[in-house]
Amino acid sequence: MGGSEIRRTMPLFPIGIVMQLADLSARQIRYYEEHELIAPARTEGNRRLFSLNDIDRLLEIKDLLEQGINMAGIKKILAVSQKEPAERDTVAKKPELTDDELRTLLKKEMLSPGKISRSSLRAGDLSRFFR
Amino acid sequence: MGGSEIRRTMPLFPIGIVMQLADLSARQIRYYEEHELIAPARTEGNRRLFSLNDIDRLLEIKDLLEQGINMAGIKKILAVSQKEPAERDTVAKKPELTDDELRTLLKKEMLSPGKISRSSLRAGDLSRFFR
DNA sequence: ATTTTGATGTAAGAAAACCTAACATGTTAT
DNA sequence: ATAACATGTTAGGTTTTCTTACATCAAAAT
Repeated sequence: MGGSEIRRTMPLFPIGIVMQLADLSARQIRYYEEHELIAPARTEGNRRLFSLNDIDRLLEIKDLLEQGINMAGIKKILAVSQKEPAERDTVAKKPELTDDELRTLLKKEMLSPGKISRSSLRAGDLSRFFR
Repeated sequence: MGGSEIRRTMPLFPIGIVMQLADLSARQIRYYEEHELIAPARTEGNRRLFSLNDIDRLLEIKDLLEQGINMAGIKKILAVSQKEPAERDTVAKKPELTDDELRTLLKKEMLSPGKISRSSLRAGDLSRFFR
């Protein structure tokens, strides 16, 4: 656990800025939250505050969506990519999609034109904006 | 001119976040702007938006203030630290403080207890928050 | 060929966050 | 004692964001 990681999770950006950075509408961002793909922090006054990680995540969501994957599928995929490498193999629990369903999804992705297995995460890493 | 510099100047943070990051009150931040020590961007609706550079600058201001330097002095000092190394020597124009005044200021700084010449810029570099 | 579903747009009303301007307060310097 | 400086506080107004609800449009299912 590399201490300095805390910073990428620091809630910093209001939705207006995130809209610009990720090129998404407020509606889209809130919809993804509604479907539990992201869970931005909130101010005392209930305004959303996004971290750098949140924004990276939104870019991944955007990417996966463009590949024709739906909320459920994206949720599943992000859930895996979220785990620490250690857990990643061990924890294969609580699938909200049956294996059958996931297989169908992935098959669909395979058949989609263009980019194949380049959904290898870090789709649009926000770190390009800094330093 | 290293191209990627653009990003540190990107207006991203509303004043509420900056208050936390720099540990300054809104009043203080606006006061420094009033005295032209910073010039944050504005949204279409006139809300201030600060860049990483702006926040670094605020931390420098805070540091200099704690050393007993006033607005005019800080403005002068930051003006110098702002220049690119190339210009820095060439451009010694339009001092809004006389040389006498500046000398007095710097003498005062020298005599202040504690930290001496550690005002060597990059006082509280914000980059520590990222990566 | 309809009907459903999934993702997004849009509108309305309320509340939070921010804005400027003005006056108040506590130091430090003259 | 007065003046200058940095900051606090209050007031009234505007922008941004919030939730909720309904509308739209394409793709999938029937």
